[in-house]
This record gives sequence, structure tokens and C-alpha cells, in this order.
Amino acid sequence: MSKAANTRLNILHKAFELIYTKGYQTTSIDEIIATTQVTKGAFYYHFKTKDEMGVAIIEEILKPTMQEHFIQPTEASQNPIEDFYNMISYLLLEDPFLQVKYGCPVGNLTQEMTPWNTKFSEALAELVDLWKATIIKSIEKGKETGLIRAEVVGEQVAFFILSGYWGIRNFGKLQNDNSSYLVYLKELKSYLNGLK
Amino acid sequence: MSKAANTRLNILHKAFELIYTKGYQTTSIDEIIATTQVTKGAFYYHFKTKDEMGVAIIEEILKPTMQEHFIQPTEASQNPIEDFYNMISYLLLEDPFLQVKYGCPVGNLTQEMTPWNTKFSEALAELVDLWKATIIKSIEKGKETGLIRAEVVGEQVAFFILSGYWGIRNFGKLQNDNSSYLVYLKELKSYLNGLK
DNA sequence: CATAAAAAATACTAATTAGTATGAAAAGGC
DNA sequence: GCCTTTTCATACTAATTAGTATTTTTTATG
Repeated sequence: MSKAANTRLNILHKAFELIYTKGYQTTSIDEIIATTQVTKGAFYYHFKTKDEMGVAIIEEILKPTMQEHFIQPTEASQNPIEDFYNMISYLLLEDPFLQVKYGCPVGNLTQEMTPWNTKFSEALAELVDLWKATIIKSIEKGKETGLIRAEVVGEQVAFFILSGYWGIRNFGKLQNDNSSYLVYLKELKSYLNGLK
Repeated sequence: MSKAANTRLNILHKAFELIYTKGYQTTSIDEIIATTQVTKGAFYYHFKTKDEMGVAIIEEILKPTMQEHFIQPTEASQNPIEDFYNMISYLLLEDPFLQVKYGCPVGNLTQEMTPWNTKFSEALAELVDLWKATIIKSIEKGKETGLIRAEVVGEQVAFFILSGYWGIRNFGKLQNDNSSYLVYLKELKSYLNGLK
């Protein structure tokens, strides 16, 4: 990778970490260039505006991460119900990057940036739609193999799972300990078993 | 009500509306005093800091509203399952103040202010705990009257309902139309019926 | 190695921010 | 009506913000 591409990626990564922990609006460009050890000239050479950088984070950091960690595993899944639970459980309790007190990066950005910045909204919506579509497909597959009841409606379940995930992450932020996660996961398991 | 108390309440109400639609950080004091037609001297007479005003909004606007609209009705409920659904459905589709594109005021503030402002976190946590506790009590009552299965765990269900609500409001923001609400509500009904 | 283009460094600006200092006007008690 | 306290008005400050203008350095290419 060229040196220039490297600084660009460096900015995106460090900025993402700051934004995840502090929020987008309260993360200043001065702060970003201070932690990246990059000058303002370099920053504005790579990104025309702060918002352009923000959208780049969604498309170049969040999207590939989600593709790799959630889309592909879900597509490969043979047992949707079990794997949905494992996916959420992993995200809540085991993912080494995500922290209880900081919530879900995608959820945070959605909350903070919509409906005021359409570029952000579009990029985030694309991301979420992809995840949702993958879950729906997985449910349909489960219905075919008989692992999921025929009456189950994929779209409804997808919304329900993802909403619950976003919501419980907000609870986690509020209480800053994962006890709420554990309680939530028990009910999630119970709910998912009801789909069998 | 004295004139002074009136300006104070006026500030809180207008500020709350701005914060609900724009977010806390991006709502400036200059903007608040412009829309309230109150001078900066008056503002800082009533509130030592912006954050103090923010906490006052939670305690003096959000809390009483929630008490009146959700706590008391839930306490009076004879049929928890039906009333949980009606409560969420009302909030999503009918409440005249809440708007799809702006999400849930409590959820928004939680997302934006925790974990950085402990005063906000505490005030919000109190609010949410109250709501959660009321739901749990209502479930226990439903178990006694036989409307809810004995194996159902109140705390789990409470987390599940509230998480889903917060989450779907985030979805609503992202898509800015209530079609996702309708899909979600169908699954919520199905989930709640499973508690019988 | 020369040169053009890409990449980055430095110093600045104009606007906005929360908050303050100080004084004037209302309101209430006697 | 006088006086004290409450309430509000005006003008300011210091810090921070995103973004720009300009120059310098680095890199690639002939």
C-alpha cells in the first residue's frame, strides 16, 4: 500500500475509534489530526470535508467489517436460529472491539446523524438493508429445510432481531454493565425457539 | 404561575423541542434563547449551565410525561399483553408529538449523552428503570391472573419490549417512514401472544 | 537527474460556542 | 412609597470549530 493510502486509512481508523467512543459531532478534526499525527493539510488533501470522511468511514470501515463478520457467516449458516443467537451473543459479549458503554457504532451514527445528513443516512441505510436482507434470506432457507415454522414472516423477524439488538445496546450504554445483556439474551433465545 | 416560573418552563419546553429534533450537542443556547425570545441573562439566571438545563428537561418534562402516559396506564391495566401492544403501537403510530424521523427522545438522549455525562445518565436511568419496573410488575400481575404463562420471566420480557421499541425507533429514523413500524408491530403482537 | 504532480506542512480566518460581568427593571414585603 | 430581592437585559470574552491559502516536501516518471 502506498504511503498516501496508508495515511488515509490511518485517519479513517483513528477517527472511527474516536467517533465510536465520543460521538461524531463532538469529535473535532483537530482532535483527529492530533491522534493520527497527521497535519491539517494532509487531512484536507484526503477529505474535502469532515462529512466526507464520515461517509468514508461507513463505506470503507463499517461496511467491509459487517460483510466479513455478519453477512458471510449468516449466508453460510445451516441453522439460522442457533446462528442468529450466536451472532447477537458474540456481538454483545465477545467482540473485542465493541464496548458496552459505547453501544453499537452503526446505531450511534444513525441516531446522531439522521435525519440531518442525507449522505450519512443513505450510507447507513444501505448497510442495514444488507444485514436485514441477509437475515430474511436465512429465515426463508430455514423454512425450506423445516427448521423454522412455515408461518414465520422473515421480514418481521429480521426487524425484530435487529431492533432488539440496537435497543439493548442503548440499555447497555445507560447502565454500563453487561447484566442487561445477559437478561436480554435469555429472552432472545426463548423468542427464537418460538420460531421453530 | 409566576412570570419567572413561566419563562423557566417556556425555556424547558422550547429547548426540549429543539433538542428532540436536532440533538443536544447541536442545539446551541443562542438558538434556544432566540426561539424562546428570552435573553441570555434570563437563561443563565434560571440555569447555571446548559447541562443543568438538559437534566431539568429530563426531570421536569420527560419524567412527568412518562408517568402520566405510560406508568399510570400500565399500572391500571387489567390485560398486560393487550395493553403492552397498545402502548407501543400508540407511541409509534399515534402520539401527536413524536415523529418517525426524530426517534424517541429518551433513546436519543441516552445515545448522545452516555457515557459522557453522568448527570444525564443518572436522570435517564431513573426514568427507564421506572418504566421497566412498571412493566415487570404488570407481568407478574398477569401471571397471577393467569393471563400470562407461569414460566415467563418479567425482567426478560421488559428488557425485550423496551429494547425493541428503542431499536425500531432508530430504524424509523433511518427510513423516515412508518412502514418499518407496521412490520415490527406485527411481530411484536406475535411475540406477545406467545407469552399467553 | 530533471520535472511535474501528488502529498503534506504551516499559518491563518471567520463563525460559533458556552459562559460572564455588570447594570437595569420588576416584583414583593413593610 | 421605599427598599430589598428577584428577574432579566446588554455587551462582552476566551476558546473552539471547520475550513482555506500558500508554501514546502515527497514521490513517480521520463
